Amino acid sequence: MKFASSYEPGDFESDIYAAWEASGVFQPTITTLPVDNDGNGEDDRKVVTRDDVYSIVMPPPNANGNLHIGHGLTIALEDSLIRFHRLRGQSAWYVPGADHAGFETWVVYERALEKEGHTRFEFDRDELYSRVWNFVAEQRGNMELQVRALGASCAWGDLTFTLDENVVDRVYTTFEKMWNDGLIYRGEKLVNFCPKHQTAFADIEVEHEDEKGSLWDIAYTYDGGEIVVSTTRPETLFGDTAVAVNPEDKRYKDLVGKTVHLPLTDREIPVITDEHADMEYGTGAVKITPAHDFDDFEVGNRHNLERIQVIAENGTMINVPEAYDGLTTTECRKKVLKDLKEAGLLRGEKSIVHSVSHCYKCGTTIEPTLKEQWFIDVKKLAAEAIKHLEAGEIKFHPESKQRILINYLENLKDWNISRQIPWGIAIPMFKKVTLEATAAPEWIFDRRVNLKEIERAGVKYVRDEDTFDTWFSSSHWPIVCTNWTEGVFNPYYPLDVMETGADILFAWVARMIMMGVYVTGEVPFKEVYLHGLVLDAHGKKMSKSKGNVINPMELVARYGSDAFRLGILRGRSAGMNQAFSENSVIAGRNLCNKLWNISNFIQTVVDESEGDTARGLSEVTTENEGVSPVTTGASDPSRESVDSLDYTTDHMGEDWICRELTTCLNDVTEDMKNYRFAEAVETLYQTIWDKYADWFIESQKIYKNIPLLKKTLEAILIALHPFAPFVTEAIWQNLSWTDDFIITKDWPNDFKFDAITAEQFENIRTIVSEVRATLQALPGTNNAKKYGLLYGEDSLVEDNANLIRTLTKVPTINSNNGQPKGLRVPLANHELYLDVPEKVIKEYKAALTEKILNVGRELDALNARMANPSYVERAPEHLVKETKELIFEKENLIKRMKQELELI
RNA sequence: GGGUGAUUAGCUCAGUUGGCUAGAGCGUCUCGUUUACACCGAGAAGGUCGGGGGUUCGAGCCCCUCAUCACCCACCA
Repeated sequence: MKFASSYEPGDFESDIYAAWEASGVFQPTITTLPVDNDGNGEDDRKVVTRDDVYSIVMPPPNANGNLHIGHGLTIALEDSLIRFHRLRGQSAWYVPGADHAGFETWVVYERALEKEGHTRFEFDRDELYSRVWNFVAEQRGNMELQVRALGASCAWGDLTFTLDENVVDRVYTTFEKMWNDGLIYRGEKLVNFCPKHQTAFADIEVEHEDEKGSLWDIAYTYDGGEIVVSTTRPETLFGDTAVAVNPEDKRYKDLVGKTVHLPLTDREIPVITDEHADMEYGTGAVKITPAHDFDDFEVGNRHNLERIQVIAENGTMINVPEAYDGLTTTECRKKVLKDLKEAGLLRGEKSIVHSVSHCYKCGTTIEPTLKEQWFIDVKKLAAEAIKHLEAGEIKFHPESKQRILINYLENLKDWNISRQIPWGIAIPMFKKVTLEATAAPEWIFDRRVNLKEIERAGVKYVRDEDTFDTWFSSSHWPIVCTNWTEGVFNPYYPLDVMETGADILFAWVARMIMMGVYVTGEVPFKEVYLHGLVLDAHGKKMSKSKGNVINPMELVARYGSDAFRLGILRGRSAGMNQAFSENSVIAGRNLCNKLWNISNFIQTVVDESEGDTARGLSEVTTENEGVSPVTTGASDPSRESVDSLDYTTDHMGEDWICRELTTCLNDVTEDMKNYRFAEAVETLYQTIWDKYADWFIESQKIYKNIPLLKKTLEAILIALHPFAPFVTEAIWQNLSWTDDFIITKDWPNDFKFDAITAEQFENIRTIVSEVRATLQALPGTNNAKKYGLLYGEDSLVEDNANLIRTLTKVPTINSNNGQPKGLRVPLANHELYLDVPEKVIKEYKAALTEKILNVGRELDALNARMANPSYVERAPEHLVKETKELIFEKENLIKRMKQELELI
């Protein structure tokens, strides 16, 4: 087959993906359902061990959106893992997903609705639900196409949508279990409420930001005096039901138990003592508004205070004197301040910086609002999760996250799981409306959420209109994606690893662990790998408002999917936020191009050799049989292709590349086992470029060891495949001697080599590099063409004269017949001269002097080390020996160069 | 207020139990159309590893301290 002349990823990526998908290679080879091929009534899969399978699930991208660069990183990481383990022979299962993304999608949809001039209040929940369903269905294919473009080798047939029936079923089953276990309760609590989106949030969904604000001092009067309280929210004073002072505070001792007048009203409120009041802060007295402040709510509970709601869910004032009724909070604050001032009760105002909560989506200030909601009592769940975490059942990357997570779980507050948005999984709870049925429970669990009203035992109930927090359902993700079923053997659960963003450690990972343990009794995954944020080129967070968002699809279009994957993995480590570098993508593209050309070259060489009729082929075969070849331990007959190519190492450089590839393959394997993606890519990059192409391929321009070229090329293609799947597969398909798909091949075995010969090639490399450097340092241009090489008594050079000539590009290389002549190349252990005229040598003098000085400095440092008796005494023996050898070599080199200098 | 991470070449980053003569990519400079590749080849310049102290034969790595930046958590009215 003919190679295209250059690497054009756009020409083959989508075709390759389509071919993979059609052939079923993404599906795991071991099924999720019991199989009984031998008919003995036993599930055959039970002989499967953990080592035979490998499973991960995709954090479901928003079904309605486009992928952002974080998804690009996610897929690059996960797909390299799954492909690596597939190549290692495991039954690899990568389950793709799509997220209904309750609130996120709802915001997008509501905006679209508003554009059409409608509001959510014109429709009931069921209507809205089906409208959003259609909206999402229209868009969903988009996301999936992008996942494909990134090369994700996931099992599409198993795609899980977060609103799929089995997901909803599982969520209801868990909820029912929790309800029966008494872990679910209905509570009137302060919740984080966004007045714009009209829904409550979990604590985790609220963003805190430091803001400038004012702190006002207001006088609450009583007969014979006043007590001054400080507040940032004067408009909430109508909801005050007490003033609190610290129990230790002597200043207010006499006031405690009495009442003070609440300004602008006709109410009297008590003065109480509570630890919450900080004597150091302001006047030490604080107004208590249990219905609108989280702290005050707690204080109110301790003292049994009334909760007066004065701000409605739409952000306007209620239950306040007529003059303020219906005002927005902002308007009300202005009026209250004005009225207080007029009444002579405003005692002061100062600027402060305080932390304010915002809706993470629209930025609106969160209004703590009194609401009846469903809560999960998390104490037991968290405690169980902590137990498993402390037992070390989950390994974290980076490690530090384990402790952080445990700490979070130890302080976790009850979890509000109700959301007032129609787009989500309906909460399967019904409230009693037949009030006279006093014996019947207030709330009942029932799965018939398609009905607004149900009847049970003659009692009528109406559906709760709220939906679940998305994290409640997505905490089941490993369970639902692997089809975990109670009492049924499932080799894929727990997952091998959960790979996701470090930013959702609390929101998602923590909850998956709690839910996994609660539902299955086991942790849902064995390891957690958390990636950091992809920042822009300058290390700033990407955001639409800043306009610094990088679209992964644009990069794929420009450089290819492989280049994107290689680029985004480069220089990245677990948990770290890292700047995105387009240069790394370019480097990735360059590597793909390099590999393409290496392959093109080898194919050409193979064609030439095999085109030589049958004679050429049979010669190769005979040779292999005759010389008791160094083979690759091809003992496993199931291994095909790669190991069926036996090879011998006959020429200088061949043992060396075998040694280098062996090291490389081992390093990459180790790196992948330790989730060191960047290092794995780096190792491959260096091996392919600096070793394979620059030295092995170059030296093979003389020898052309066809079986070895084939075998080594296959190995580097397979080793790179997890990271650059498209180009490696495209090359594989183009090569004349390969078959099947590279994606299903086996990870290469170690290469056999002769260690001494391999090491000898290092000497050749040193010689060649030094000759090249000397040629460049000489005055004039094109020196490599001008001057020949002469060698003295040196068997290594003599034996490899042709190789050295080819690699240095010098025109000739000959023995000097015992007559030193020309410029001696600065090498400690080899006698080699550049046949340069005297005049040129003289001009080289300065460069040589500089070199002597440099080596001299190195030598001084080494000598200083040896001069320290403690070093010789206490450092490991091999280091001391190494230092001695280095000193010997440097001294030798300096001696040579000084002699040379004298001659000049 | 508590916590975490970062600070290494012009830029983006490696550097895994201390042995380093500190590396890579991109960029820069010099030379080179050598039949795989100019998305290339050869060579080179460029860093007192944020500051200060300590432990050690030896510190980019360990300890203390300071500074700067980023992020997370927390109820400061």
